[in-house]
Amino acid sequence: MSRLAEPLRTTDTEAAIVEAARDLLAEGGIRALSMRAVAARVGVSATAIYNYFENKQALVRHVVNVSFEAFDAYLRSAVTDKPEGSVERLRALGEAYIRFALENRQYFQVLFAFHSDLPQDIEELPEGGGYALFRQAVVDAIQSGSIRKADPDLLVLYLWTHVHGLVTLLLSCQPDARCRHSGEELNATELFSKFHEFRYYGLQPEVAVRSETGSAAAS
Amino acid sequence: MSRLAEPLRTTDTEAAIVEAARDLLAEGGIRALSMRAVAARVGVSATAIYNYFENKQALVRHVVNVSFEAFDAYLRSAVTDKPEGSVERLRALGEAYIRFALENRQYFQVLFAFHSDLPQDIEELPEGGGYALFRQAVVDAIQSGSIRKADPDLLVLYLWTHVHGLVTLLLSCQPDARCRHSGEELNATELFSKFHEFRYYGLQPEVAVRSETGSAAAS
DNA sequence: CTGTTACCTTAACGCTGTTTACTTTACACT
DNA sequence: AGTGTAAAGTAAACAGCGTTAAGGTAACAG
Repeated sequence: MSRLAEPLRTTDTEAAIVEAARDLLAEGGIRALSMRAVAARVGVSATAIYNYFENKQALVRHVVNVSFEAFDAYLRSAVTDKPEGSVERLRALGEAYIRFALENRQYFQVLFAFHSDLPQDIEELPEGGGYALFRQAVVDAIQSGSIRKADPDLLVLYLWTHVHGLVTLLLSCQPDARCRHSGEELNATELFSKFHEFRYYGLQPEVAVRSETGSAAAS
Repeated sequence: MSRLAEPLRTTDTEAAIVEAARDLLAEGGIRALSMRAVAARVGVSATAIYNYFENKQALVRHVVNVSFEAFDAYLRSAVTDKPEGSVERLRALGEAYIRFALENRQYFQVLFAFHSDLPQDIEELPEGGGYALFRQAVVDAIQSGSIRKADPDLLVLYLWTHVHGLVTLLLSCQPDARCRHSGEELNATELFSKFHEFRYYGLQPEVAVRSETGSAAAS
């Protein structure tokens, strides 16, 4: 039953299938991922795939899960050099999120379209995943006094929805993820940067305090 | 050539096609919208559609444009009773955005997946559209001193990406657009409401001024 | 040596978007 | 009134899709 019971496989067709599916997805999006195309790349017939995956949906779901791990790893590696509890760490996370989406847009779009097995409850999200990383950064930032005290999960969701919205809106409206405005042309990362002040000081009208901390606080 | 030259059409098949396509989309999403299914609803053969639309993509694009207008109208009607320049008007816009997405999720998802003919430049967006409405609300809010002075387009994009991210993230991750967290279950609108404080005061650590304005300022 | 199982094949079914060739209907012009 | 043209519809077919069914082959266990 278990795969461990039969550890010797002459040729690992399953891995080849997953790799072919991943490549097709990255190259031409979900429309390019057909059972026959995957099979052709692997060098088998289309029906052979059904020995490893119940159907196309299961194959896609598996590819998405693999890609999610790559996404998480990308985020993790983007903040290793940022001090814990710093606002820079949070900022780096947001920028990495955007960068990953733009560089892997073809299957970034698929990641969330075929989410699959996310738990209902926030608390049950995996330990090493991107959410946990994001959350820990928020918790640290609160503890070090870099940002306001509030429910960490609420804060994560707040920040997450923001970068996610920025990326998805730009990706779906502007194919090149750029936004021309009053002469200058901005991409998602630059927009994210321009939003820092809004995020940190909020939309309230300018009040006295702001100048006191000066530009150093701009996250 | 022009449709005005032949104003008399015995039966308006085109309108029936569009209506059938819209209904199918709302009922079963993009997967339910097939040329044959549309044709069957109208009572013609599938190929008859090609007399009115070049191909399926053109049909979908047209339906999307129609739906966008409905979306704009929905937003417009949501703020008619909110005073210009008020933060409530901005808030109502965000809430309407979320409400429309949740109530029409099947083709809200299609709206941005098949965006079609959005202009490259922000300035060229249509006058009566949702963006213009959003932008005017921001301009008024700035002028009346309700929110900080800043580039209106940047502010609109900032707020827009936020509600858009909230909706798309929840819609794609949680089929019922709810988020369970520490016992309580929140939907998108409630989350949006919980974010008000973050949006208005920002993420900066609590400083002196806040209490001065009191709870009345919470938008 | 036999039975079982993993792994693969081809053929086929019903669906899809789209093209082709063909009718029918209606109106405009001489 | 007769002819030409264009609109609006049809059925048949093609290539592609996901998937199922039936069958074959090779390896391994008893």
